[in-house]
Amino acid sequence: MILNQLPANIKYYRNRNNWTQQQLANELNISRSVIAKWENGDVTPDLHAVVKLSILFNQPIDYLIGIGSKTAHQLSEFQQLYQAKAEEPDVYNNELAEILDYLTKHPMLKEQIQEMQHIPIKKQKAIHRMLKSIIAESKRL
Amino acid sequence: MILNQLPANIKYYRNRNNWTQQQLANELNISRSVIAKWENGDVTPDLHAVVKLSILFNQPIDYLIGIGSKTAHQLSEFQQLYQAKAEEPDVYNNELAEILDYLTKHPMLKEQIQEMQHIPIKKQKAIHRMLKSIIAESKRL
DNA sequence: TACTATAAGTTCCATAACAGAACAACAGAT
DNA sequence: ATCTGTTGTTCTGTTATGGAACTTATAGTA
Repeated sequence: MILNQLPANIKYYRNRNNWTQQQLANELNISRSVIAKWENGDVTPDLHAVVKLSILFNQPIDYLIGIGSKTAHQLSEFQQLYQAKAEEPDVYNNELAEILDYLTKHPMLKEQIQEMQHIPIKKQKAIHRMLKSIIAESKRL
Repeated sequence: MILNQLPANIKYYRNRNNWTQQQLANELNISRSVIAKWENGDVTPDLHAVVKLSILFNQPIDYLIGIGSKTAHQLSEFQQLYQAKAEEPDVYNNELAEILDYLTKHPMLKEQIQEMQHIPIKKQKAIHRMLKSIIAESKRL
């Protein structure tokens, strides 16, 4: 649902601080296994935990759970480092900013897309189609 | 503990909109009695509920639960913006710029990645793995 | 005062998250 | 290959939340 990004974000910010699950668990005074479950989307952390995470990571809660105006701040970042696209309409940049954020938090996917760029275009397109089918099927289940 | 202001805030914003507990409950698709408990501090709303409240009341979650002043919020945004720029090596930014360029030139793939962000994390990861296998196999052929 | 309707508080049960521990899977280093 | 540190998973018992129904409080009316 709406909290799809939270698991990846927790993991992302934890690694960003070079913390193990155990270290983060100690900071929060909770069990490590719970953190593993958060990061895998098995359970949703309660509000107390989210507030503590927000403080530990120094991130507004809205960013942490991936709903807020995150795109706004990253838009600025994006514009500054990728000037070429700065003139495009806002919707366009917001979309890309979101994707940029998503890829940053899912390095493996990012790597695959990089890989993808170095294979024959025919195969690239075949993979695009496969991905589309997989996602469509996945959403249907 | 830290969430002392939340009960009063919920009540405040509800009255601000001239809603009864029942009306708010309808908006959230939950039971009215739960709202009574929230407002009396008997129970802490879970994250899903808080997100919905934040949207309904049009208030950032950090404000709604009564932590983080405006200045703190803005400061964090500022820090995040410049910190990211300052610390990330150039290669990193170039990688992302390349990827964004690639996605710009392959709109369908871009759409799929957007789709991907709105399905459960478990499925997301499964798709990432599938993609990796597909690409690995594709390069081998 | 009593009556009524609406709103809000409370109780009980089912469900979901947590703590803790134990075990498996995995990656890196030696 | 082995060892170690990290993470993922499963299990049981405990705690907290959500939903339904019941009770109380308040406002308006006669």
